[in-house]
Amino acid sequence: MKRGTSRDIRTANRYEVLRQIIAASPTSRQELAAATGLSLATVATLVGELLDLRMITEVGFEDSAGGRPRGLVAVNASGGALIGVDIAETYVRVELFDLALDVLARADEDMRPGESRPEQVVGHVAAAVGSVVAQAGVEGARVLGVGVSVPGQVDRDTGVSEYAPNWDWHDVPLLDLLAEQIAYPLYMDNPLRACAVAELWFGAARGSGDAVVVNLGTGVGAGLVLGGGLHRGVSNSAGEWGHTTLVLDGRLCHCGNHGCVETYVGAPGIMVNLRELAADSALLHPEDQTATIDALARGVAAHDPVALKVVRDTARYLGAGIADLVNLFNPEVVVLSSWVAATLGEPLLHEVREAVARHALRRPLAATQIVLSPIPTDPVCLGAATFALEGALQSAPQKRTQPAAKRITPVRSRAVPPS
Amino acid sequence: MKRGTSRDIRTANRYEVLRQIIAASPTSRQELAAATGLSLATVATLVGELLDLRMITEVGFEDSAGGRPRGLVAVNASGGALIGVDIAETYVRVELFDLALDVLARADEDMRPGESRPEQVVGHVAAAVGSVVAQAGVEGARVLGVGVSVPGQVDRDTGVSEYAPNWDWHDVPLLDLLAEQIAYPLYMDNPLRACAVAELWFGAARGSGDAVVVNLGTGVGAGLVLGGGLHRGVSNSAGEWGHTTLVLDGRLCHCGNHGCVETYVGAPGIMVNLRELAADSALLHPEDQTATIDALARGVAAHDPVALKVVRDTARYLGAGIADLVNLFNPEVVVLSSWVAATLGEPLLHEVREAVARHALRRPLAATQIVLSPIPTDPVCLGAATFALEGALQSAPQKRTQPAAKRITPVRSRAVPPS
DNA sequence: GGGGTTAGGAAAGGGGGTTTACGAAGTCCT
DNA sequence: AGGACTTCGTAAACCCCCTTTCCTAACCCC
Repeated sequence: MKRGTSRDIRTANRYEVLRQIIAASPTSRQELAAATGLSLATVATLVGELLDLRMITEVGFEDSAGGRPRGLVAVNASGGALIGVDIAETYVRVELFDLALDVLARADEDMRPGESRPEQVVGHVAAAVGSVVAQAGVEGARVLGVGVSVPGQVDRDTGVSEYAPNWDWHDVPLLDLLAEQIAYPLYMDNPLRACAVAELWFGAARGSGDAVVVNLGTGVGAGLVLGGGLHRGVSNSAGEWGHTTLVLDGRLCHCGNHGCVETYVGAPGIMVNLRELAADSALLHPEDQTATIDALARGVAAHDPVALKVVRDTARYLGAGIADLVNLFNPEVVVLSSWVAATLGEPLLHEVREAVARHALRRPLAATQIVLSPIPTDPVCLGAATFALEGALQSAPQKRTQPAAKRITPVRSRAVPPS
Repeated sequence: MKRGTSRDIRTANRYEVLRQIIAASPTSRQELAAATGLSLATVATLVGELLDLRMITEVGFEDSAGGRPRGLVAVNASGGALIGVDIAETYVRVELFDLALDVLARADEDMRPGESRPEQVVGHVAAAVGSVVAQAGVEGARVLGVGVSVPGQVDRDTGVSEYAPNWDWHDVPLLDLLAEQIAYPLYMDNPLRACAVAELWFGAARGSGDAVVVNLGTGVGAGLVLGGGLHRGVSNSAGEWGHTTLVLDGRLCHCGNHGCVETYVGAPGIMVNLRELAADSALLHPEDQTATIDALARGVAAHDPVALKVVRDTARYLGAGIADLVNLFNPEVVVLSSWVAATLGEPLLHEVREAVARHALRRPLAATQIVLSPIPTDPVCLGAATFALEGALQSAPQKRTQPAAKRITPVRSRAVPPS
């Protein structure tokens, strides 16, 4: 068990201030102090550090009721670049962000089913990273880091992919392999935590002490934000919510168990929901998850009764599962993230809220908001880039004051008395 | 969202050192430093503070290979008393502990079904507290505090019982009512968190960063220890695991939902398990949970096939639920606590371990131990008393060094030159 | 252009932990 | 018995973090 040090406080505060600046650019030191609860002096110091790092700049002044005008600071978008890599089963997506976390360049590489060797994946990643750097035309020196999201179980400290189910990787030293081809600082974790960090910094979990980020994609998971930081668990595998038993002896899951949440609310599970309801539905594209979910979304918009029923059924499962999370964690906010949630959107959210309300206990429910992720882009890439941002902030120098060559009174000043 | 301050570090370290001393009394400063990872100097300071508080004493010396002997410190059992109050549906139990957390006195008060008014409960508590103080013969001045566990939803800061389902209390200012009759410092929370804190300080969760304390009693809950401290959630109701859906559309629960964990592995749920298997079993005492669970335990010891089957069935449900917790939290240890777990003991544990192994994911499972609570006494009383102990440590003065009347060179020493 | 007002930096102060130095209190060897 | 060696534990100095306080800068208004 590791103890916290005063340094952690500083890091947390730095995160907090930068988060706030990114969220409300431009802003004044006064606003930052009010928003973070820190003293003005501390905010000024932290802002000074960030200015030194070129991550923010002073952008002007703001009138203050009769006194000296407030200096305004804003993110220095061109002060650096961050790269987020989303390695998925069938593709590699790489995005390059400026410091305002806007996407400057994107590269996608498809991977054919056979391409499962680590070197092949590394090759795709390196190619895509090279591509986005070239596209964006940033000098390489301004790339502050590359965050890599890889599915499965990850040791973020050593950069080893301990287990990746889709390719049956075991203990692949992925980060070392990448380091041979990519010269920037590298950070690594899995997509679950990437999404959670993205919400924590830029999304609906910002400022929440406790939040749960529910990931609805092909797989399903929950990123846990507890006490303002990501909960990782003892072996960095916390958040495996997809294989929670929702229906005892229910549908068979690829994990070997029955009735996992994932088999009901993951994209393939939703397809099963649809097939069970109407096996011959035109909505169903048997081999294409994305097309099916898109079709469902359009169906709901068109008040197609089958689509509505499928969404309602899915929400019923999802709501039961989320209600359990609400009872267990008592979070401030539950965020629905990833592409299934984004595609089905409001209709799903509405049904989920109702389902959760039916299942959850009253008190925790009253304290919890359930929302869709407000992040418009790929949250995994954004989250991965955020790992790099956190890394850059952590490894940054702490001080800006140089000791000014501390003046030492020379000893010889005490002159030797003439003898 | 509240920020951590450097003061919290001090408090955490004080807890840690005292925990260690209680666990391994007597012990040396060296051992403490090694066990806590703190520097010798810091340990010495903290030990000094605890000595000043009379919570520990120096008890002798220990040879050190050839050098100055190590001073040994131990808990000063008689240095104070802590009182733990367990308010339950049908009884109030109060225990008085010395600082080694041994029980010096106990008082039980039964409450008849009709007695549900707050004043009646307060009366019982006050009477029992008076009784244990008298029994133990400690001077009142040495009572450092009284911790009170009350079921349901609790606001620990204001001391209000926001909602207690068994008596249908709503926003009862219980601590204020108690304060009118009890002069000691009062602390309050619910039994779930009491058990978790007891495990954290004295039980199987000691030293774990992340642990889950599963409470198996009439009700069922999970105390979450995350990052070395209790996770409370945004409205202090985290850990409501009993009403997690285990079987969609399963047994009706008093909470209004179907298939809650509690209806399968709480004492009444276990009785249902038994009844469904063998409605006329001699093991079943329809109106007496304790007797039934006891009978089951004896049945298992005697290899009664019905009893074995019931335990196995119960463990199957419990294992599925615990596997979900393991996946979700990735804890170091899962502790089975409360009277049902204590009564069914090893046989239950064994079956639970197997059931969890069947359901949980391999990696998190490998990192997690599942154990029975090693606490021999009522964990709720012990945990409640621990709230008082934490309170006493937190409110204790920080310093021991008095400034020694800082010598100020008088200004007039610069004598006025004679003119 | 002075007086009032507000912003922001610099210095001091308090809390926390660690490193370093040194006296204390033993053992071991001559 | 006395000196050398070893180890413990405290005190002082130091670094880090945040806050409070003081002071100057920069604007408004009259």
